[in-house]
Amino acid sequence: MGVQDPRACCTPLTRTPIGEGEATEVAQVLKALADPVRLRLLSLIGAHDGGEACVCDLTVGFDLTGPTISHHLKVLREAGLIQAERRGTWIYYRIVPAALESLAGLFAPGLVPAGAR
Amino acid sequence: MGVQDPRACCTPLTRTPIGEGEATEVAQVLKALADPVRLRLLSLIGAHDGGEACVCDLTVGFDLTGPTISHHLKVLREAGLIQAERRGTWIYYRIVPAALESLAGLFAPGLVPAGAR
DNA sequence: ACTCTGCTTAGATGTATGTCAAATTAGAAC
DNA sequence: GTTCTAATTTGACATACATCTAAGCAGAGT
Repeated sequence: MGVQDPRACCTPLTRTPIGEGEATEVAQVLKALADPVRLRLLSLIGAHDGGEACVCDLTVGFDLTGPTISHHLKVLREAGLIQAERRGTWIYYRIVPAALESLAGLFAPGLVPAGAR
Repeated sequence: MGVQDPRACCTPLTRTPIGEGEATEVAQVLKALADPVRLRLLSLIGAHDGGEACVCDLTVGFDLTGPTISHHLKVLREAGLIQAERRGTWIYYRIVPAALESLAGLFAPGLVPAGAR
């Protein structure tokens, strides 16, 4: 056989797949989203008037302690999905729209090739 | 205070947030995606000619053993993101386009309210 | 200054997950 | 049937993660 031995099973690449670095970055954001509680929190924040909610709005409706909710909010915040702002006694959270939009754009044209759609 | 005591901090809901059941389902799919190796595998499969790739196409390029790749493929398969088909000696994987499309549709109109965009 | 409330941080614990080596199944070719 | 290769399954292990209790921090009001 020659130098380049194309195995019978293998098909050639038609596009360049996602890089290792980008995959790690995207996975980090997705990992922040991949939890039922955090999905509900994100949805709850977005469902509130003005697109923002205080923590007391978010703790009710969950069978979880305050610290656990706080932990999940921190994960979402560090992933860049939400922002926190203190106003007097209460802290308000709001969604970062750009973060979700970039995720949406990732699946439609990003991963699936035109041929497979 | 009266029967319904709207706390000063809280804002009303303008939309119904995601349900507990749906959140659990979506989180399961996202959890399958939230791994750098699995993201790269999915992208690699989609990048191959015809939108499918055999396992030997997928094991090269990773510093991982065969069983580990096999494990990740199983996770993706059980999440409904890819399909496997045996043809002779080799097993070919292909993306399930509908699964990714439903994810894309989840972020754009699903979570972020119109007011916050 | 003291206290009360809202929220976060720190530490501990049980469970889930990514990885590998070894064993197993499945088909092809002889 | 035997052997060889392709791919998965099993079992073990180390790390990561979700959750709780207890403690700490920050503003508001007295």
